[in-house]
Amino acid sequence: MKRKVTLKEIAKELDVSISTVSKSLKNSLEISEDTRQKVQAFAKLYNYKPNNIALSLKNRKTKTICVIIPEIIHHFFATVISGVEAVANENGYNVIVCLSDESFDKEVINMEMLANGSIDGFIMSLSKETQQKKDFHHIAEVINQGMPVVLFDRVTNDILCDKVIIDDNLAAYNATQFLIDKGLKKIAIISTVDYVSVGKLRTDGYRKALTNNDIKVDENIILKIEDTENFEASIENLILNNEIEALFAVNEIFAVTALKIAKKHNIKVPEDLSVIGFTDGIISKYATPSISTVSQNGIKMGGKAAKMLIERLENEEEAAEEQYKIEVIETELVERESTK
Amino acid sequence: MKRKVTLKEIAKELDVSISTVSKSLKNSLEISEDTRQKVQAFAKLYNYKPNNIALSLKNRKTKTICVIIPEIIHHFFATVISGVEAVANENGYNVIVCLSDESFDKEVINMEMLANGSIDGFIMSLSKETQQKKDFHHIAEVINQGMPVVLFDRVTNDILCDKVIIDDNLAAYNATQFLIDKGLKKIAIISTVDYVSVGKLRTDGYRKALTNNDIKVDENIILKIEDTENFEASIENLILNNEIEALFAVNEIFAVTALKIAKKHNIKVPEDLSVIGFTDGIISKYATPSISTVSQNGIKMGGKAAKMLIERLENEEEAAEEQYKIEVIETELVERESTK
DNA sequence: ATTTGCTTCGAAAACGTTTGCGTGTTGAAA
DNA sequence: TTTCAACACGCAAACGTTTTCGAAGCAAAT
Repeated sequence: MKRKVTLKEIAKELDVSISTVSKSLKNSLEISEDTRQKVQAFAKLYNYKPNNIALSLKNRKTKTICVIIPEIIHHFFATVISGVEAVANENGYNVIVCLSDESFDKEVINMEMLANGSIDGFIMSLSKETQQKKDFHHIAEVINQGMPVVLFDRVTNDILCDKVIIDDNLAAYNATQFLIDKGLKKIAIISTVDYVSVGKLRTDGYRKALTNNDIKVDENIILKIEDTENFEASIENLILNNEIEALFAVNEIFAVTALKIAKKHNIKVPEDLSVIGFTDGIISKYATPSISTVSQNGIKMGGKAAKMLIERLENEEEAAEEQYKIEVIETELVERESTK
Repeated sequence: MKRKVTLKEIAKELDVSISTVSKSLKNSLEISEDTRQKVQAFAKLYNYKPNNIALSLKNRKTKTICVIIPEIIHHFFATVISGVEAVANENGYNVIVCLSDESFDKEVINMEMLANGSIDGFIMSLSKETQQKKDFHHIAEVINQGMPVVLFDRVTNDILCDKVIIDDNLAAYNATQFLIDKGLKKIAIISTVDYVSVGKLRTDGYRKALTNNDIKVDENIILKIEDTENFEASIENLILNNEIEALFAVNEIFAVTALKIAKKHNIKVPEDLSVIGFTDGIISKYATPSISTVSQNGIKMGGKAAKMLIERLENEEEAAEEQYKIEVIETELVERESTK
């Protein structure tokens, strides 16, 4: 077991000073050809690699960014990480992943833990609890200390920083309009409680589409799901008691569950019921029938967020052109088998 | 924007030495009650938090572990990360995530990049390419430098280190036996090419179960899939031309694809064809019919891996009790609708 | 008055780098 | 022989901590 070799050890071994070694390895002209070669050969032999921590301390930057997401097992968030990672790596950055588990406290702890020099900046999507409490002091504080933050997907207007989102309202509007264009009128929505920002926005878009087409919004077929564990009965109830023609679900799980319930009651999709989901994940793709959905490009979203963060990090010196940007990633309607 | 305050600044402000400040904050008895209080109050006021990087440099440990996985968008790997993260956090560790994208080179680069002081240890699952090349020098090197590594799921015998796996062979054996017990004889398997370690192990288990039950192994209904993008035709061919009664797929995607093809040709599952999958992911759960599967508890696996790594890190001083352990996580057969 | 011992604090080294600047040596020009 | 550049290298500070050791100050004991 050969331990990592340091500049000091090389210096001692070669009987020169530490600075000579350092400069030699950097090909400084200050050092004679001779010494340079000798040092470089030795360094190569012992597989010298500079210690990253020491460099971080010296440079006051870690080349590491932290992504905080509510849950990694959600396909969408996994794709975002994937996108962040790709762009980060291209630029020589590492990615630390933290999971808030939808908990405000874990979000705060994670941020405080890492904000003390461990990382250069944050990319995050707010936890449900944080959105509910509307308490963003931990984020404000970090920003105030000069550390850049990029919010994505679940964002808030209460914090000024770069953001990357999709136009949830418009996407939902388009999805609903798509159903209307098929001649469907009685269109239900399965959404989440309002404090989840995207749930509210999507519901708003749905409402607007109906209104613009002179279809009366029926509050009875607007389902807002609170408990993400136990919602089958609500959906079953919605489908069975309202003679709906179409269904817009704000996520995959809701959509596929609706499919399952339809099948159980011999309601044919898409003949008797059209279903459209949100988030183009693995479920939508592999369900039978496969689910038409609003595709939210997580990879692109993560990539964009990483790009914005890194740009801000690298341009820090050039004084804050304190203009925060909001990037909107376009969505796409993927037509599959669950709609006619 | 108030920058982070350091010991030095506090010392200067209070006109004491840096060491006095440090000791005061650590409640050292060396320092008088008076000074301690004064320093602590000041530190609190300015929200002093020690710089992690400086601590890492001093302590020669970063309290960070790196997880290298082939793909994060695979549900199983996402659950592993989740498990690692939970245990790591409990023990005050952070988690850096690296994706190899199934590429040998990316695996090497990631490891070399982080092995230079950035992290304390690795948890990893081998990329396909690495398994194919059988080149593990990068891992051996890291271990040789005294950095602990824990391999999980896709492991190799060529590297001596802690490992956490499931008994792929046994799990496949049991799944096959389960089908046999239902009176099914013509059982096909959809597997991967042999260099993917788990694919081979699962196929072996399948073979053994058949043999032990005096069922002749029919090589025609052993499908080994190479191209993970384009395999539908192969599966379709397998199902249509062999009058099979049951199907064992070594992953979710293969299983759900089989389901889809069956449906397309009006083959009823489970009446005409029983299907059993591997990995209890989101697809198996939400497919129609839902898929019986061998559940591979990723959370537990990740948690266990993290525990082993951290134990090795914290017991480093107590001399290497160089016994590497192999932990086997039990699998479970989850019965759902795709089997009678 | 001197010694002892305790309390309270500061200097400095250490972790591993990078880099500006000072300095000693050499050879050539004056 | 003296002077001066150019060259080659080392010193030391800096990044922000922790910790060992030494020392100053002072009161009590001899």
